[in-house]
Amino acid sequence: MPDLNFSVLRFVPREGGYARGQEGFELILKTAVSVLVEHGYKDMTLRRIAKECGMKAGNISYYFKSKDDLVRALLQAISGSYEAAISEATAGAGADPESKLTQLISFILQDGTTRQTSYLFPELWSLANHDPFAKQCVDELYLREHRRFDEIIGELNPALSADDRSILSTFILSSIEGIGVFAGYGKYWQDAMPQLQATACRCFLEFVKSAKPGVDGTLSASKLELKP
Amino acid sequence: MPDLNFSVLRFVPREGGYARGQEGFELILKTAVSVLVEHGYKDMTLRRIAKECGMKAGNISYYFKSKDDLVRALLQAISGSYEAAISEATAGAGADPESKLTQLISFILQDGTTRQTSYLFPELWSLANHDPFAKQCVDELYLREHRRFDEIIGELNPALSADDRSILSTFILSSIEGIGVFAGYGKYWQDAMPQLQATACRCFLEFVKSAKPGVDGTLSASKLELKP
DNA sequence: CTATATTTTTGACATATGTCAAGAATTGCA
DNA sequence: TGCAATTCTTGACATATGTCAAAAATATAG
Repeated sequence: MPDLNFSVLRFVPREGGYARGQEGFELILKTAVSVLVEHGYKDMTLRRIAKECGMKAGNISYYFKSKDDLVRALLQAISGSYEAAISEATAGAGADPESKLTQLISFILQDGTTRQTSYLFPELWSLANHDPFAKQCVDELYLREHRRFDEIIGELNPALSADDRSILSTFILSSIEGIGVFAGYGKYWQDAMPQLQATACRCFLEFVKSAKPGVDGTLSASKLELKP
Repeated sequence: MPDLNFSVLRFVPREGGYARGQEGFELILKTAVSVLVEHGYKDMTLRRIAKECGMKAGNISYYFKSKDDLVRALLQAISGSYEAAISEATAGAGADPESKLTQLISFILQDGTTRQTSYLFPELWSLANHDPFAKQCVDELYLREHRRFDEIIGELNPALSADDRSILSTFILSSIEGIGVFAGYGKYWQDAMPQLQATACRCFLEFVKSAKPGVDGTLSASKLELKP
């Protein structure tokens, strides 16, 4: 009984087969995400997924030749779904770059308040630390978000160099994602999310607008005295 | 062969027993952290820990009556070690609240560049999502850091209300932790950490100093138009 | 409807895991 | 040194896991 609240998973198309085959294929992946979210990767066993699918474990081996294969398809589907979500989130934004930035920040933070995202990403980060393919999927996912920030920051402050823009994008994106860890679904500071959202929008918008070209070099030079 | 680079784990004292018993006890916990970091919780099995300890699996059952027990002791030891680290990091700071803030931020970010911390925390976050005891340990760990930020921000901007201070502390702390996810050990933006560190110090220091009392209420009121 | 292609179950396999009891080995005190 | 308390190994157990082959069930084209 998977109940995913982010946009439907994006599946790599299945070659040949009956309609029922495609259903089973997608059901397995959707259920696998659900199990991953609800119980963590440690307890994401083939038998558990199969039981929640209403099928037997052996049938999963028919669709995926190994568990590793299933996990790969899973990661690709997740990455693809967030790609679609980010596109949608930034598509309807007006010409105003300020509202584009606040809209993107707000979208990511709102998404972080869902159980789905809040529980899923620590699993992805953990997987990425021990599996190169998972790392690649996560990196690509964040690179796409990074690119969106980069574009918007370029509009907001055209005087900045590409390097400065990139640092700012990384800074803002990672900060925003960190907020989800502390104020996401079920987290200790969950109730503060609305204020955090507003604070983040104000703080980062101001910072981007007031950033001066050469900031990057300046900061690099001053890094030595800042280290403990 | 555990090689932990944060301050030595803090163990709950062992009642009675020989010196060798204390050694074995600590060795198991240190090795368990090492396995957790290197292979993830999924592969942190008693036999693996035992092998790396140079002992047999059965012996772990002598020290810990169940794996759950071992994990609890582990989480407490980790939480305690970071408590000590944070105390040390902020102890030697001069009277200047500005350098206190940059020093604290820099310490946390520097710590995030270690394999230890960078690989450990996603495991802790994942555990916390599925185990109340783990959640409690992680919450306490971050509450202590939050308290340090709160104190420093109070010195930097005494006009702020307790609520405003708390929101700012949560905002900065979570942002900083997020940077570790993106630019920590082995991460995609690892090379940008020095610039991110400088950027974070500048951005947050300015933001705290320029924050006006009542910020909290203002932000709360404006949150509606910011939501997507 | 029939025949073929596809999906699913069944049942087993090798291996891995947490746990435990009994006995051997070690430690440290008298 | 002797002896009791402690530590450690051995070997087993029940259960769980990923995988697979063969048979059964289902779907679809002709």
